[in-house]
Amino acid sequence: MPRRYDPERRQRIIDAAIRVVGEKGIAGLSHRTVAAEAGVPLGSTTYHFATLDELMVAALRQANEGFAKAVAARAAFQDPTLDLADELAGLLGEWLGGGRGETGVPPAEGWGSVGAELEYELYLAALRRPALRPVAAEWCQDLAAALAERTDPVTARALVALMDGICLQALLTGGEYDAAYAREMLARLIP
Amino acid sequence: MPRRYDPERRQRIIDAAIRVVGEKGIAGLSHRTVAAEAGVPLGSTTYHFATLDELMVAALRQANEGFAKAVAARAAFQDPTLDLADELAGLLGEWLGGGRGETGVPPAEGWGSVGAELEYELYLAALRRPALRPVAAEWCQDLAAALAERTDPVTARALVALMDGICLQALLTGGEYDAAYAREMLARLIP
Amino acid sequence: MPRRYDPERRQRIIDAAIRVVGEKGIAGLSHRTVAAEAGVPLGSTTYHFATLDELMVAALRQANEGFAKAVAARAAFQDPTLDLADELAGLLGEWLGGGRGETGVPPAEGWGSVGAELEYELYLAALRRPALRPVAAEWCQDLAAALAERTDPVTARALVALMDGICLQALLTGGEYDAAYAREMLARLIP
Amino acid sequence: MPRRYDPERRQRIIDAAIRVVGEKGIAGLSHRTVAAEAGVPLGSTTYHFATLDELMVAALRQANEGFAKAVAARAAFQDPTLDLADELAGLLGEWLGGGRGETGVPPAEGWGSVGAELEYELYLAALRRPALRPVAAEWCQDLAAALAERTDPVTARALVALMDGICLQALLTGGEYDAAYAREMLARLIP
DNA sequence: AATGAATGAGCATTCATTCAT
DNA sequence: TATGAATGAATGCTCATTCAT
Repeated sequence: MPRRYDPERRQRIIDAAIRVVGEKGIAGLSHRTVAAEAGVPLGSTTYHFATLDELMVAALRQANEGFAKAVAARAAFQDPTLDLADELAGLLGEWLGGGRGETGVPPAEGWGSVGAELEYELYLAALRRPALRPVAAEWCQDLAAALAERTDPVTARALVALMDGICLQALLTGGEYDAAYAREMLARLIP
Repeated sequence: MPRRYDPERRQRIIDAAIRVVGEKGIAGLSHRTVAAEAGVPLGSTTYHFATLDELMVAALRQANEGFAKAVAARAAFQDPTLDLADELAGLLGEWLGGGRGETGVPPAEGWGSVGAELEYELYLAALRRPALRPVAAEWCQDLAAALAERTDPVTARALVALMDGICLQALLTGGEYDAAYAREMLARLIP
Repeated sequence: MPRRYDPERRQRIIDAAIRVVGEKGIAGLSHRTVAAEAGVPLGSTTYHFATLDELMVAALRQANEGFAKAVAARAAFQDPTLDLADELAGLLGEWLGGGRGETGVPPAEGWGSVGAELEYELYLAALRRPALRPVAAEWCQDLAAALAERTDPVTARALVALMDGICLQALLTGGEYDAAYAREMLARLIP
Repeated sequence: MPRRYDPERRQRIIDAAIRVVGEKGIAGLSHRTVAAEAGVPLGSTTYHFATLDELMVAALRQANEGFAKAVAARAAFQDPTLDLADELAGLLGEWLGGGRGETGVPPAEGWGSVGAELEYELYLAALRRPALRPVAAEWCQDLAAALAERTDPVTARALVALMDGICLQALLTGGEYDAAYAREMLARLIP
């Protein structure tokens, strides 16, 4: 096999890692699965990312950035005439819609096929892997910072927490997301 | 070596599994680690729990029960003169205090040395392991049911969601738990 | 492939490990090479010896025992009329004769195809692997104890040291062992 | 990054290799570990030393030279009024003192921070690596030549052998170095 | 002259699970 | 009923070496 010069390879490995996490979860992420998904030799993944932690951080940080951009681009965060709770409830719906593959619903545009599950994979992994904690923290903070443009920072933090909790329960109980309920409770938090 | 009849063995295996998850996370749970922790032969763990999923469900259901009992026993849920938000914020503090261990503070009595991290491992692992979903769902429902004695069921559900979100963020960002903030936001949810 | 019940397997793995060390040195000892040599699956070697250190200790200790028996059986150690230095010089010759394969000389009877090189492999490995130190120490002590039946313990120790040094130099400089030189120098040590 | 002309680089790589062997043993010597220790790119090590054997030979020959110089500089080898056995026993003590490191005693001046362990790694590795044999042989011969200035060549060779054996046993058994014992036995060898 | 990238082979180890006893 | 033995697959990771630039 020819030794190809492939300057994009590092990026392709990251992209493959994101797809693998999306499909099989972080538990399914291994040098081998990523190499197969990216179509590169095994050694290539360990060359570019000496440890799995490194690869996970790179992949999840990139996913974070895509997510943050998509969120920030939503009109609601610029337009004060829109109802914030309403917008957030809608955001959650979109987010959850992009989630578990078995819904048959294609992921919403702009999420880069990254739904709510990826976030929770990140949370789960960060619980035991200190290397991922900063990435998890960024995830929260980026979203809170975006929300803080429409409310105070402390409330923004709580909104993120409630959104997290609602999401988690929706994912765990099978996905029946109740937008009206979410809207109502988010609204209560906003002073 | 005599093969003793050991009716406690099944229980000892479950207890060992809880300790293992608490110390090393779900990723560290294997027939081998549990057998070593319980001091029983490897074959014994596969005999009593044919698959790891079975063992995880048993272990985590038991952890749930211990938690539920401890929660239900709190006076606040029977005594309407106590401030609910205050009590819940206190509950979170206790729970998180039993957590990551580096605080040096021994876990609160009654948690069965099971802290918040263990429960979130459960929650989050359930995302990818259907076998755990019902156990995770029970967790939410039991707590919500307890809270519903002091408020309406829908609010109770949201309180659980917010508590989940606050907990998760505290665990992941390594930040201090801010009881006053939790109290304030929980109070906003209560109509 | 049928799962055979093979109660001798552990021993066969040890024997294979000794052959591997003899042929390729300790650097060539791996779970894989041993499994191939023993004709057992890879997993079998790790089942019986969880770590390579364990396997190395078992293999080298067994080699030690074979060596010690062979040495102790030599008449010289019981018969005070024989010249000790002479006997030891002869022992070294035999020992070195069993050594490096390229001599074409078949290993002396009784060494179990274990020559001087194996001893030095052991020394080399023990230098960096604490787990092997006790085995290396036993090697020295067993020989010294045998010699101590014909002289005092301190002299015995020095005889072993000189034998070691002579051996080492013979192996390193290509094997021209000079028995007369060895005899003379060993004799000088005996008071 | 500018590609500086760096005439010292080859030397820096050799120095790094010596440090690596000293710290992790020959088994820990790889192009990668050396590159990291020397602070040079991986490709640089393979450029200057096409194979690991080349690097090992260069590194260990340099270690030899440092040792030989230090030994030759000792007064004892020129001053016939000093007791040779006594001096050699002292030399061994110094050498071993620079060794395993857990003594807390800093290596004696003049050894180039190369202790006895490094040299024995060389000796013993040469058993299986023909490329190292000449270097190991030089070691013996240089020391024997220095000793031959105070005694006959054959005795000198035996003194080196005994010193080797004593050293080896001290390193392997972890026992204390007994200078009086060494002195006595070395003295017995001197006619 | 110098080096970052690449890669296939190999490593020790862990594992869930099966099965003979 | 229990369990020690067995095993194939997989894991993260290191490596010497080659090669295009």
